[in-house]
Amino acid sequence: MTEQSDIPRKRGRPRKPRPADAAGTERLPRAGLHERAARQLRSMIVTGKLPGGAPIVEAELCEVLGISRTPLREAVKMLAAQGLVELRPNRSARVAPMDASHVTDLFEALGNVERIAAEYAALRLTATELSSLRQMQETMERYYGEGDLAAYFAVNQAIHSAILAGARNATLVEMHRWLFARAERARYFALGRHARWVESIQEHRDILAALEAREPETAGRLLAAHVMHTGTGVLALLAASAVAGDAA
Amino acid sequence: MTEQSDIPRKRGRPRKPRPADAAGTERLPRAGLHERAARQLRSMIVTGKLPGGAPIVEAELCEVLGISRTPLREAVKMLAAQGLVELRPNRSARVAPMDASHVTDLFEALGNVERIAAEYAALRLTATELSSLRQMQETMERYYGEGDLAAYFAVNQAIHSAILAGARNATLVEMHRWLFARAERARYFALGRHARWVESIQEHRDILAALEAREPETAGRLLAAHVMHTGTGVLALLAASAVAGDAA
DNA sequence: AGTAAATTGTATTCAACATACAAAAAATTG
DNA sequence: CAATTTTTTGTATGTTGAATACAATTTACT
Repeated sequence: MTEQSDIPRKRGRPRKPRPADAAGTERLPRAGLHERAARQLRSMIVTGKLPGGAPIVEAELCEVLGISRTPLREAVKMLAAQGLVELRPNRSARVAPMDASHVTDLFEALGNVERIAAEYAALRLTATELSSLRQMQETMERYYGEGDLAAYFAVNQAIHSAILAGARNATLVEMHRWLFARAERARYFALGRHARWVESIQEHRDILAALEAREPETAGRLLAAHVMHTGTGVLALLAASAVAGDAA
Repeated sequence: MTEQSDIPRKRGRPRKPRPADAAGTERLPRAGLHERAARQLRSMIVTGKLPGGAPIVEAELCEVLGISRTPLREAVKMLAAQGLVELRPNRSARVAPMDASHVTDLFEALGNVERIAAEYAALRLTATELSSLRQMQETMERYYGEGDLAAYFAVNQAIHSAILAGARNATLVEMHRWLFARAERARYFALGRHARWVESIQEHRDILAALEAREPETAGRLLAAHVMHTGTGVLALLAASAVAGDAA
């Protein structure tokens, strides 16, 4: 029995004399090295700087990131648990390859996760959140009209996140993030190329309408279809560029 | 100032010249230590040996598992990425606590993932797999009749896995494993206590029937409900035992 | 093949940080 | 004003964070 005192007394040294907090440039000095390494690595993978199938040589990346092998290793293990890299015993870990079947599976799963979310969101979104969504939709359409790709994408992503949040299920959100990290990498391919925006905008309109009408099934079905459309687009592009770089 | 070469210190690993596969049940000598450590840790967490909220003191666990801190640390990072433990900067990592809202979310998500799987499985399962499922069902019912708890559970789990596999989507399977690890822990509570087996058996029968009839919606709906029933059972038990051990 | 180089796996060491305990200074009260 | 309580400060200790050294394995080279 480890009985502890019921009364939380103020103990120990109250506060450090505040080491001036290193004002300015440092935002997150409280983040561990492995955390930062993981972020940077993920970014490298998503942007294709580390292409699918590329070996992760520890010494090399240590040089690049300016850290030692220990935190890098931990970061790699985390990314492996997230499915972004593959570890093989006694061999270099590799960036998880993006073959066709993988992409198919991924977007099928992602689409259905968003379907679930939309179904719950249609029932659980507040009126305030709905109007916020509508505003996002308008913003997105404006950016579309202006041809601002980056802004369009950002708002698009925000809308999807808002729907997920509206489902009121933290686990679902986690799951979505988990899949999204991988999908983002695939989507990075299709960044400027597929001009499917017109349809995409219309799909978003329909989804929003279904949410506002509180029709779970419709909203879910439409959102799933929307995501899978994106998937097939990426897939086509992947097949087109599969002629060149390929590592079995 | 890392220079200190007067005295030749013992570095490297003079301690365990031959671990000789230390603890008895060794299955995969080809697996790295971090891999095994992760497995053992997960097992400890699932079985409640490391209860929710318990601090993970590295030195302690190193002693227990007979390894050094480096692989243990890697294992902890992996489990953290899987959501089984929480890391806090410069503090002991903790086993992820199991509060009510967490359990609710978890089983809601898990139920819906299985719903998706069942929908696809109803369309994609082969006749062979279906008959295999039916055989499992009969086996499970037999174990139920004999009161063999462990065997019943094992077959039950196998059925769920078979349905997932029948969906023909590797990502979905991964996602399921991801959630299942956590659900298993929650389920471990309810192991001998809730005698909901009768209903559970019947639910399984209905699900199987829907799969055989190739009715995706029905199969999905039933399976989701089945999983969520389990969830509410666990939830009730959790609430009942929340009176005792609680750490804010 | 066989041997050497490179790379991963693991253990240990050192440093940074946080907490707990103890002591001293300040404030309050008889 | 002395005694006690409260607040602050100092120090010790344990734990995590990160880097390096050594061992084992794989890959490259001839």
